Amino acid sequence: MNGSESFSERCYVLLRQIPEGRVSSYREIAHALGSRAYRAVGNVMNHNPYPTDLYPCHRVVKSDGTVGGYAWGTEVKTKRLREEGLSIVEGKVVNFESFLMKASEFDLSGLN
DNA sequence: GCTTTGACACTAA
DNA sequence: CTTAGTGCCAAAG
Repeated sequence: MNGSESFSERCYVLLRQIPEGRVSSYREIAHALGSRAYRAVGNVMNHNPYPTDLYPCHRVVKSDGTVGGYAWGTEVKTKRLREEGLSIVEGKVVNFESFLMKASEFDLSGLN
């Protein structure tokens, strides 16, 4: 059945597509799903039951490039992003726009 | 099925 | 720059 996945399942499909060293935002993910449920995306990330290596919720930041929240603390999120090569100054991703994975870049075919 | 809860977004001041 | 207010919507209770 097409489009039968829950909103959260769709989020996870897109989440997996964010490559190491890049980020996306709650806004872009919601937009890719044709929704304005930015906050709901955050809720999904917060309850993410999967390993962070397979479902890298630390790569999802706010639409203005600031790091945003994280279930294990903002510092941990910042640290992990730095380990992937990103620069973060004053809680904000440096050169954010060039690393941002936009809504149009996601592959929706996996949703079926 | 209504109410509350957010790891958010946007605008105005 | 910061704060306050409004809007947003899926999930859980």
